[in-house]
Amino acid sequence: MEPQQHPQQQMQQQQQPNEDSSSSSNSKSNFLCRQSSTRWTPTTDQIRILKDLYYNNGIRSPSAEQIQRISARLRQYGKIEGKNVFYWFQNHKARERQKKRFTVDMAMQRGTVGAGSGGGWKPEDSLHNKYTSINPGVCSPSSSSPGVLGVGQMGSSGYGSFLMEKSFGDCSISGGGGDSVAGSISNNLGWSGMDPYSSSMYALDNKRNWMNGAFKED
Amino acid sequence: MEPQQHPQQQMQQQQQPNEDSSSSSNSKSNFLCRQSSTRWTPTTDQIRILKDLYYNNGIRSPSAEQIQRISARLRQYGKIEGKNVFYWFQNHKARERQKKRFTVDMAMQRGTVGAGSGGGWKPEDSLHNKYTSINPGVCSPSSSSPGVLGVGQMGSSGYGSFLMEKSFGDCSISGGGGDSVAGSISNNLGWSGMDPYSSSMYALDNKRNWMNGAFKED
DNA sequence: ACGATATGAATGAATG
DNA sequence: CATTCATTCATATCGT
Repeated sequence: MEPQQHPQQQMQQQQQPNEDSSSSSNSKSNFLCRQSSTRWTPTTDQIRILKDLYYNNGIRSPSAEQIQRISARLRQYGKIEGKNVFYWFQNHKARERQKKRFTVDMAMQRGTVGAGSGGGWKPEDSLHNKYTSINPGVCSPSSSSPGVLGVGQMGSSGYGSFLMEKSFGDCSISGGGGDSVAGSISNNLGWSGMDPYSSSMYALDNKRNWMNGAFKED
Repeated sequence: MEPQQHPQQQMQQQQQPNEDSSSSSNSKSNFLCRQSSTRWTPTTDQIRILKDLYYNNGIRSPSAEQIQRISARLRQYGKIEGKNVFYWFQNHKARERQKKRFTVDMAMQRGTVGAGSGGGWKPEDSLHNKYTSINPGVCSPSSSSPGVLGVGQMGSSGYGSFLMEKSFGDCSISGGGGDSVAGSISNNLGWSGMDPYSSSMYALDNKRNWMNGAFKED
């Protein structure tokens, strides 16, 4: 998710590069081994790629085929199923919107509250940050790399959003001064010839079983 | 180690002039930004209001609009953002339910699991209680709050002491979106005999089966 | 100071 | 697509 505006990097150990189900870590005080977290824990690489697809490729609601490809590619970095990819995009998109929904306005309010305390969530998108000072506490220090980059072309709803949200700890794309180019992972899923507006072709919706046997872990 | 028991809420949340920029009691504010608490620390007034809304108004999952209003109102008592309100309700509700469930779990758990080391139960079993009777029971309308509430009209306010989930004010869920396939594709699609599960019966209604029968959770 | 608990924040999964 | 539930992480706070 993105709901966070604090200039702080909480290095969550959310990445677990073990494509195996033998996840050892987990909680700290677990006497009983909680095998299988049941829940997919994306690895850093997977997240990176997903974000890349989301932002750089504008993919928001991948179709079944895309999901298949994506999950296939992501599987190299860890265990993953189609539904994970599906949910990821759904959630990412939803939260982005939701956040926006809560926030709404609150810009140009300096004066009422006095300190002009940003009363919103993360006005990253904002219409036009006319007054950047609306958010005095938003300094993002840290780190690294913006990793932002322009969005290519989206075919979906024609969003124009580019809120990059955090990219602190989990090293988003981009190397920021080192080697590695941000474009490494970019589109590579195989749709080498068709990235365009293919996204809008989904027709599923009510039926989610479109990937019944198609996916599943082998 | 998971959160548990302690059916009591500590009201000793001392006020914290967030908007202040000088004396930040936070020793870890290594960032130049003032007020880098990383985490929202609700003031007593805010808590009071939130609880009032939660218990007296039966608000459990405020909609986006409500969240906006609430946060706007709470902002008077200290810095707060929409997401804070959102999370607060989510957490409050979740913990309440969680606690209750644990109690029940414990009650029926007379099997001496042995995990009670140090009074630590393990939510390992976790029954899959689909729906729990949302029985607040703990309603403590000690709302002596002065100008509390009045965040707006939540619409229905027939609460009393009953459960009342989802009390939306005016959520207008409109379908029709940008993408949406032009339609037509639906139904049959021509790939005849392709999905055995689809359809037909409603009676048994198959859940989304990503795992293809791997799971079973009616 | 440390350990336990309380609680804010984040996110995968699921349902409507 | 929106909303919600469950889990888990991270940290503030309190108790001893």
